Amino acid sequence: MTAPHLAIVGPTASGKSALALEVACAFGDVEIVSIDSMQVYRGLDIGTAKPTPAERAAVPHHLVDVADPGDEWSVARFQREARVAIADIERRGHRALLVGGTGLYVQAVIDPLAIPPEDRAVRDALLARTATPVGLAAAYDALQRADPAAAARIEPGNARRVARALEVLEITGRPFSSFGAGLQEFGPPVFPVRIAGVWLPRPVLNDRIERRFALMRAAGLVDEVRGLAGRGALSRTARQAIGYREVLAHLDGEMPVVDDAFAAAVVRTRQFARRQRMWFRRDPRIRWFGASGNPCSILPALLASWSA
RNA sequence: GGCCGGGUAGCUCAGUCGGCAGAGCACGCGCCUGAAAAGCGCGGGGUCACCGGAUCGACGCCGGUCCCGGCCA
Repeated sequence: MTAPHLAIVGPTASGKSALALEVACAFGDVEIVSIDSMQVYRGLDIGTAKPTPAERAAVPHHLVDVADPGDEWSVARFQREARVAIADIERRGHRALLVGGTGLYVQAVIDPLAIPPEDRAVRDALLARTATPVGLAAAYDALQRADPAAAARIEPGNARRVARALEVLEITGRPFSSFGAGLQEFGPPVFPVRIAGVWLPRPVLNDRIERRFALMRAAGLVDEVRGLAGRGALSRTARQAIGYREVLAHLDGEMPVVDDAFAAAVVRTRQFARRQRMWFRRDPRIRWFGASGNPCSILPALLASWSA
Protein backbone atom coordinates (compact mmCIF):
# COMPACT_ATOMS: atom_id res chain seq x y z
CA MET A 1 0.00 0.00 0.00
CA THR A 2 1.54 3.25 -1.13
CA ALA A 3 1.01 6.66 0.39
CA PRO A 4 -2.23 8.40 -0.59
CA HIS A 5 -2.43 10.25 -3.86
CA LEU A 6 -2.86 14.00 -3.84
CA ALA A 7 -5.16 16.40 -5.63
CA ILE A 8 -5.39 20.15 -6.05
CA VAL A 9 -8.68 21.50 -7.34
CA GLY A 10 -10.22 24.94 -7.67
CA PRO A 11 -11.39 27.49 -10.18
CA THR A 12 -9.47 28.39 -13.28
CA ALA A 13 -6.68 30.95 -12.89
CA SER A 14 -6.37 30.27 -9.19
CA GLY A 15 -2.73 29.21 -9.40
CA LYS A 16 -3.21 25.46 -9.07
CA SER A 17 -0.56 24.53 -11.63
CA ALA A 18 2.15 26.65 -10.08
CA LEU A 19 1.35 25.22 -6.66
CA ALA A 20 1.46 21.71 -8.06
CA LEU A 21 4.94 22.23 -9.45
CA GLU A 22 6.13 23.48 -6.08
CA VAL A 23 4.60 20.50 -4.36
CA ALA A 24 6.21 18.14 -6.85
CA CYS A 25 9.61 19.70 -6.25
CA ALA A 26 9.17 19.54 -2.50
CA PHE A 27 8.14 15.89 -2.44
CA GLY A 28 10.13 14.47 -5.31
CA ASP A 29 8.03 11.34 -5.67
CA VAL A 30 4.95 12.76 -7.36
CA GLU A 31 3.84 12.88 -10.98
CA ILE A 32 1.21 15.35 -12.09
CA VAL A 33 -2.04 14.25 -13.69
CA SER A 34 -3.83 17.13 -15.37
CA ILE A 35 -7.58 16.99 -14.76
CA ASP A 36 -8.50 19.34 -17.55
CA SER A 37 -10.87 18.81 -20.42
CA MET A 38 -8.98 21.07 -22.80
CA GLN A 39 -5.32 20.49 -21.99
CA VAL A 40 -5.79 17.02 -23.43
CA TYR A 41 -5.73 18.58 -26.91
CA ARG A 42 -2.48 18.92 -28.78
CA GLY A 43 -2.07 22.40 -30.21
CA LEU A 44 -4.37 24.15 -27.75
CA ASP A 45 -1.45 25.48 -25.75
CA ILE A 46 -1.66 29.15 -24.98
CA GLY A 47 -5.36 29.43 -24.26
CA THR A 48 -5.49 26.38 -22.01
CA ALA A 49 -2.57 27.63 -19.92
CA LYS A 50 -0.88 24.36 -20.60
CA PRO A 51 2.32 23.60 -18.65
CA THR A 52 5.39 24.62 -20.62
CA PRO A 53 7.87 22.10 -22.05
CA ALA A 54 10.33 23.11 -19.34
CA GLU A 55 7.80 22.42 -16.62
CA ARG A 56 6.89 19.13 -18.19
CA ALA A 57 10.55 18.18 -18.34
CA ALA A 58 10.99 19.03 -14.67
CA VAL A 59 7.97 17.03 -13.50
CA PRO A 60 6.16 14.32 -15.48
CA HIS A 61 2.69 15.44 -16.58
CA HIS A 62 -0.04 13.06 -17.68
CA LEU A 63 -3.23 13.53 -19.70
CA VAL A 64 -1.77 16.54 -21.49
CA ASP A 65 -1.53 16.42 -25.30
CA VAL A 66 -3.16 13.02 -25.60
CA ALA A 67 -5.76 13.90 -28.22
CA ASP A 68 -5.87 15.41 -31.66
CA PRO A 69 -7.76 18.73 -31.90
CA GLY A 70 -10.15 16.97 -34.25
CA ASP A 71 -11.06 14.31 -31.67
CA GLU A 72 -14.29 14.33 -29.74
CA TRP A 73 -13.10 13.92 -26.18
CA SER A 74 -15.33 12.67 -23.36
CA VAL A 75 -15.49 11.99 -19.64
CA ALA A 76 -15.46 8.26 -20.21
CA ARG A 77 -12.26 8.44 -22.20
CA PHE A 78 -10.73 10.62 -19.56
CA GLN A 79 -11.72 8.22 -16.83
CA ARG A 80 -10.09 5.29 -18.63
CA GLU A 81 -6.86 7.03 -19.52
CA ALA A 82 -6.44 8.75 -16.18
CA ARG A 83 -6.83 5.50 -14.29
CA VAL A 84 -4.26 3.86 -16.54
CA ALA A 85 -1.88 6.76 -15.90
CA ILE A 86 -2.39 6.50 -12.16
CA ALA A 87 -1.80 2.75 -12.20
CA ASP A 88 1.46 3.37 -14.05
CA ILE A 89 2.50 5.98 -11.53
CA GLU A 90 1.82 3.54 -8.70
CA ARG A 91 3.88 0.91 -10.49
CA ARG A 92 6.81 3.28 -10.45
CA GLY A 93 6.36 3.66 -6.72
CA HIS A 94 5.28 7.25 -7.12
CA ARG A 95 2.25 9.23 -6.05
CA ALA A 96 -0.15 10.93 -8.39
CA LEU A 97 -0.84 14.62 -7.94
CA LEU A 98 -4.15 15.31 -9.64
CA VAL A 99 -4.42 18.96 -10.65
CA GLY A 100 -7.28 20.64 -12.37
CA GLY A 101 -10.59 22.36 -12.50
CA THR A 102 -12.84 20.05 -14.47
CA GLY A 103 -15.10 18.92 -11.65
CA LEU A 104 -16.87 16.12 -13.45
CA TYR A 105 -13.52 14.64 -14.49
CA VAL A 106 -12.20 14.76 -10.95
CA GLN A 107 -15.16 12.70 -9.81
CA ALA A 108 -14.95 10.38 -12.79
CA VAL A 109 -11.41 9.55 -11.70
CA ILE A 110 -11.66 9.35 -7.93
CA ASP A 111 -15.24 8.11 -7.55
CA PRO A 112 -16.71 4.77 -8.60
CA LEU A 113 -18.65 6.31 -11.45
CA ALA A 114 -20.06 3.74 -13.85
CA ILE A 115 -20.48 5.72 -17.02
CA PRO A 116 -23.09 4.19 -19.30
CA PRO A 117 -22.21 3.54 -22.93
CA GLU A 118 -22.95 5.98 -25.69
CA ASP A 119 -23.96 6.14 -29.29
CA ARG A 120 -23.37 9.52 -30.77
CA ALA A 121 -25.67 8.94 -33.72
CA VAL A 122 -28.54 8.00 -31.43
CA ARG A 123 -27.93 11.05 -29.29
CA ASP A 124 -27.66 13.41 -32.23
CA ALA A 125 -31.01 12.12 -33.47
CA LEU A 126 -32.49 12.67 -30.02
CA LEU A 127 -31.00 16.13 -29.82
CA ALA A 128 -32.51 17.02 -33.16
CA ARG A 129 -35.87 15.93 -31.84
CA THR A 130 -35.53 17.92 -28.62
CA ALA A 131 -34.43 21.08 -30.40
CA THR A 132 -37.90 22.64 -30.18
CA PRO A 133 -39.77 23.34 -26.94
CA VAL A 134 -42.54 20.98 -28.03
CA GLY A 135 -40.13 18.19 -28.93
CA LEU A 136 -38.27 18.65 -25.67
CA ALA A 137 -41.46 18.50 -23.64
CA ALA A 138 -42.44 15.27 -25.41
CA ALA A 139 -39.00 13.78 -24.79
CA TYR A 140 -39.11 14.73 -21.13
CA ASP A 141 -42.55 13.12 -20.87
CA ALA A 142 -41.17 9.94 -22.34
CA LEU A 143 -38.30 10.00 -19.89
CA GLN A 144 -40.65 10.51 -16.96
CA ARG A 145 -42.57 7.42 -17.96
CA ALA A 146 -39.56 5.24 -18.72
CA ASP A 147 -37.20 6.38 -15.98
CA PRO A 148 -38.86 8.58 -13.36
CA ALA A 149 -35.78 8.55 -11.16
CA ALA A 150 -33.61 10.02 -13.88
CA ALA A 151 -36.29 12.52 -14.88
CA ALA A 152 -36.45 13.74 -11.30
CA ARG A 153 -32.74 14.55 -11.42
CA ILE A 154 -32.89 16.38 -14.74
CA GLU A 155 -34.44 19.77 -15.36
CA PRO A 156 -37.15 19.62 -18.05
CA GLY A 157 -35.45 22.41 -19.99
CA ASN A 158 -32.09 20.69 -20.23
CA ALA A 159 -32.21 19.08 -23.68
CA ARG A 160 -28.61 17.90 -23.42
CA ARG A 161 -29.20 15.75 -20.38
CA VAL A 162 -32.69 14.60 -21.33
CA ALA A 163 -31.32 13.34 -24.64
CA ARG A 164 -28.44 11.62 -22.92
CA ALA A 165 -30.75 9.75 -20.52
CA LEU A 166 -32.97 8.63 -23.39
CA GLU A 167 -29.93 7.61 -25.37
CA VAL A 168 -28.77 5.28 -22.60
CA LEU A 169 -32.25 3.85 -22.33
CA GLU A 170 -32.42 3.25 -26.04
CA ILE A 171 -29.07 1.57 -26.53
CA THR A 172 -28.83 -0.42 -23.30
CA GLY A 173 -32.48 -1.05 -22.53
CA ARG A 174 -31.66 -0.08 -18.96
CA PRO A 175 -32.80 3.06 -17.18
CA PHE A 176 -30.15 5.74 -16.99
CA SER A 177 -30.70 5.96 -13.24
CA SER A 178 -29.75 2.30 -12.82
CA PHE A 179 -26.13 3.21 -13.53
CA GLY A 180 -25.75 5.19 -10.37
CA ALA A 181 -27.37 7.54 -7.94
CA GLY A 182 -25.80 10.56 -9.53
CA LEU A 183 -23.11 12.83 -8.30
CA GLN A 184 -24.58 13.86 -4.99
CA GLU A 185 -23.06 11.02 -3.09
CA PHE A 186 -19.56 11.60 -1.88
CA GLY A 187 -18.46 8.25 -0.61
CA PRO A 188 -14.96 6.94 -0.20
CA PRO A 189 -12.82 7.49 -3.34
CA VAL A 190 -11.67 4.46 -5.33
CA PHE A 191 -8.14 5.01 -4.04
CA PRO A 192 -6.83 6.95 -1.04
CA VAL A 193 -6.43 10.59 -2.00
CA ARG A 194 -6.10 13.86 -0.15
CA ILE A 195 -7.85 16.69 -1.91
CA ALA A 196 -6.94 20.34 -1.45
CA GLY A 197 -9.02 23.20 -2.78
CA VAL A 198 -7.56 26.57 -3.66
CA TRP A 199 -9.74 29.49 -2.70
CA LEU A 200 -9.15 33.12 -3.67
CA PRO A 201 -11.37 36.14 -3.03
CA ARG A 202 -13.49 36.83 -6.06
CA PRO A 203 -12.02 40.24 -6.93
CA VAL A 204 -8.54 38.71 -6.84
CA LEU A 205 -9.60 35.86 -9.08
CA ASN A 206 -11.37 38.16 -11.53
CA ASP A 207 -8.29 40.28 -11.72
CA ARG A 208 -6.11 37.23 -12.39
CA ILE A 209 -8.48 36.10 -15.13
CA GLU A 210 -8.26 39.45 -16.87
CA ARG A 211 -4.49 39.62 -16.63
CA ARG A 212 -4.11 36.08 -17.85
CA PHE A 213 -6.08 36.76 -20.99
CA ALA A 214 -3.99 39.83 -21.69
CA LEU A 215 -0.88 37.66 -21.36
CA MET A 216 -2.35 34.95 -23.59
CA ARG A 217 -3.14 37.54 -26.20
CA ALA A 218 0.39 38.92 -26.04
CA ALA A 219 1.72 35.37 -26.27
CA GLY A 220 0.01 34.92 -29.61
CA LEU A 221 -3.31 33.23 -28.90
CA VAL A 222 -4.89 34.69 -32.03
CA ASP A 223 -2.15 33.21 -34.21
CA GLU A 224 -2.44 29.87 -32.46
CA VAL A 225 -6.16 29.72 -33.14
CA ARG A 226 -5.66 30.83 -36.74
CA GLY A 227 -3.17 28.02 -37.20
CA LEU A 228 -5.49 25.42 -35.72
CA ALA A 229 -8.43 26.63 -37.77
CA GLY A 230 -6.34 26.55 -40.92
CA ARG A 231 -4.92 23.11 -40.31
CA GLY A 232 -8.31 21.43 -40.24
CA ALA A 233 -11.45 21.13 -38.25
CA LEU A 234 -11.38 21.50 -34.52
CA SER A 235 -13.78 19.01 -33.01
CA ARG A 236 -17.05 20.18 -31.56
CA THR A 237 -15.54 19.61 -28.15
CA ALA A 238 -12.26 21.42 -28.75
CA ARG A 239 -13.74 24.43 -30.47
CA GLN A 240 -15.72 25.43 -27.41
CA ALA A 241 -12.65 25.99 -25.26
CA ILE A 242 -12.82 29.43 -23.69
CA GLY A 243 -10.80 31.87 -25.71
CA TYR A 244 -10.75 29.59 -28.73
CA ARG A 245 -14.47 29.86 -29.40
CA GLU A 246 -14.34 33.64 -29.14
CA VAL A 247 -11.23 34.09 -31.26
CA LEU A 248 -12.69 31.70 -33.81
CA ALA A 249 -15.80 33.88 -33.95
CA HIS A 250 -13.56 36.85 -34.55
CA LEU A 251 -11.63 35.12 -37.33
CA ASP A 252 -14.91 34.09 -38.94
CA GLY A 253 -15.97 37.71 -38.97
CA GLU A 254 -18.84 37.24 -36.53
CA MET A 255 -17.04 39.43 -34.03
CA PRO A 256 -15.19 42.05 -36.05
CA VAL A 257 -13.30 43.67 -33.16
CA VAL A 258 -10.67 41.48 -31.49
CA ASP A 259 -11.04 43.30 -28.21
CA ASP A 260 -14.69 42.24 -28.11
CA ALA A 261 -13.65 38.62 -28.53
CA PHE A 262 -11.25 38.84 -25.62
CA ALA A 263 -13.77 40.68 -23.48
CA ALA A 264 -16.29 37.91 -24.17
CA ALA A 265 -13.71 35.30 -23.24
CA VAL A 266 -13.04 37.04 -19.94
CA VAL A 267 -16.75 37.10 -19.15
CA ARG A 268 -17.15 33.45 -19.97
CA THR A 269 -14.15 32.57 -17.83
CA ARG A 270 -15.67 34.39 -14.86
CA GLN A 271 -18.89 32.46 -15.36
CA PHE A 272 -16.95 29.24 -15.65
CA ALA A 273 -15.07 29.96 -12.44
CA ARG A 274 -18.38 30.44 -10.69
CA ARG A 275 -19.63 27.06 -11.86
CA GLN A 276 -16.39 25.49 -10.70
CA ARG A 277 -16.81 27.06 -7.28
CA MET A 278 -20.33 25.66 -7.08
CA TRP A 279 -19.21 22.23 -8.17
CA PHE A 280 -16.31 21.80 -5.79
CA ARG A 281 -18.02 23.46 -2.88
CA ARG A 282 -20.42 20.61 -2.35
CA ASP A 283 -17.69 17.95 -2.10
CA PRO A 284 -17.07 17.51 1.64
CA ARG A 285 -13.84 15.63 1.00
CA ILE A 286 -12.05 18.74 -0.17
CA ARG A 287 -9.96 20.60 2.36
CA TRP A 288 -9.85 24.27 1.47
CA PHE A 289 -6.81 26.51 1.56
CA GLY A 290 -7.41 30.23 1.19
CA ALA A 291 -5.12 33.02 0.15
CA SER A 292 -5.97 36.70 0.12
CA GLY A 293 -3.57 37.46 -2.71
CA ASN A 294 -0.79 35.30 -4.10
CA PRO A 295 -1.93 31.67 -4.16
CA CYS A 296 1.63 30.45 -3.61
CA SER A 297 1.31 31.67 -0.03
CA ILE A 298 -0.76 28.54 0.51
CA LEU A 299 2.24 26.29 -0.11
CA PRO A 300 3.57 25.95 3.45
CA ALA A 301 0.18 25.03 4.88
CA LEU A 302 -0.43 22.61 2.05
CA LEU A 303 2.92 20.87 2.48
CA ALA A 304 2.44 20.72 6.22
CA SER A 305 -0.99 19.19 5.81
CA TRP A 306 0.24 16.60 3.35
CA SER A 307 3.39 15.74 5.24
CA ALA A 308 1.48 14.91 8.37
C1' G B 1 -27.81 78.73 -36.57
C1' G B 2 -31.95 75.63 -39.42
C1' C B 3 -34.23 70.84 -40.36
C1' C B 4 -34.61 65.58 -39.09
C1' G B 5 -33.81 61.35 -35.84
C1' G B 6 -32.69 59.78 -30.93
C1' G B 7 -32.18 60.10 -25.19
C1' U B 8 -36.23 53.80 -21.32
C1' A B 9 -32.17 48.33 -16.57
C1' G B 10 -24.81 48.10 -16.15
C1' C B 11 -24.94 47.44 -22.05
C1' U B 12 -27.84 46.97 -26.84
C1' C B 13 -32.65 48.02 -27.74
C1' A B 14 -38.29 47.02 -27.75
C1' G B 15 -42.86 49.25 -26.03
C1' U B 16 -48.03 51.33 -24.87
C1' C B 17 -55.84 54.82 -28.60
C1' G B 18 -52.38 57.90 -22.24
C1' G B 19 -54.11 53.08 -17.16
C1' C B 20 -48.83 51.25 -11.57
C1' A B 21 -42.55 49.40 -17.75
C1' G B 22 -40.23 44.60 -21.24
C1' A B 23 -36.36 41.38 -23.97
C1' G B 24 -31.43 39.72 -24.86
C1' C B 25 -26.74 40.10 -22.72
C1' A B 26 -24.19 41.38 -18.14
C1' C B 27 -24.65 40.68 -12.79
C1' G B 28 -26.33 37.63 -8.42
C1' C B 29 -28.06 32.73 -6.54
C1' G B 30 -28.25 27.56 -7.69
C1' C B 31 -28.36 22.53 -10.44
C1' C B 32 -25.22 18.62 -12.58
C1' U B 33 -22.94 10.84 -14.71
C1' G B 34 -20.09 9.80 -21.84
C1' A B 35 -19.76 17.77 -25.33
C1' A B 36 -18.62 19.59 -18.57
C1' A B 37 -14.03 25.45 -20.61
C1' A B 38 -20.69 21.99 -22.08
C1' G B 39 -25.81 22.33 -20.72
C1' C B 40 -29.84 24.05 -17.53
C1' G B 41 -33.07 26.65 -13.59
C1' C B 42 -34.20 30.91 -10.50
C1' G B 43 -33.49 36.09 -9.08
C1' G B 44 -32.42 41.52 -8.11
C1' G B 45 -32.47 45.73 -10.75
C1' G B 46 -35.26 51.48 -14.05
C1' U B 47 -37.15 59.30 -10.43
C1' C B 48 -38.70 55.87 -18.92
C1' A B 49 -32.76 62.94 -20.00
C1' C B 50 -34.55 67.53 -17.26
C1' C B 51 -38.35 71.46 -16.10
C1' G B 52 -43.29 73.05 -16.60
C1' G B 53 -48.48 72.31 -18.55
C1' A B 54 -53.41 70.02 -19.86
C1' U B 55 -55.60 65.21 -17.80
C1' C B 56 -58.89 61.34 -12.67
C1' G B 57 -54.17 59.41 -14.46
C1' A B 58 -48.04 60.75 -18.53
C1' C B 59 -42.66 56.98 -20.27
C1' G B 60 -46.39 58.27 -23.92
C1' C B 61 -49.85 64.37 -25.38
C1' C B 62 -48.37 70.07 -25.39
C1' G B 63 -44.36 73.86 -24.39
C1' G B 64 -39.40 74.71 -23.09
C1' U B 65 -34.19 73.21 -21.65
C1' C B 66 -29.90 70.04 -22.04
C1' C B 67 -27.16 66.02 -24.44
C1' C B 68 -25.99 62.59 -28.83
C1' G B 69 -26.13 61.48 -34.25
C1' G B 70 -27.20 62.95 -39.40
C1' C B 71 -28.24 66.49 -43.22
C1' C B 72 -28.27 71.77 -44.58
C1' A B 73 -26.00 76.63 -43.76
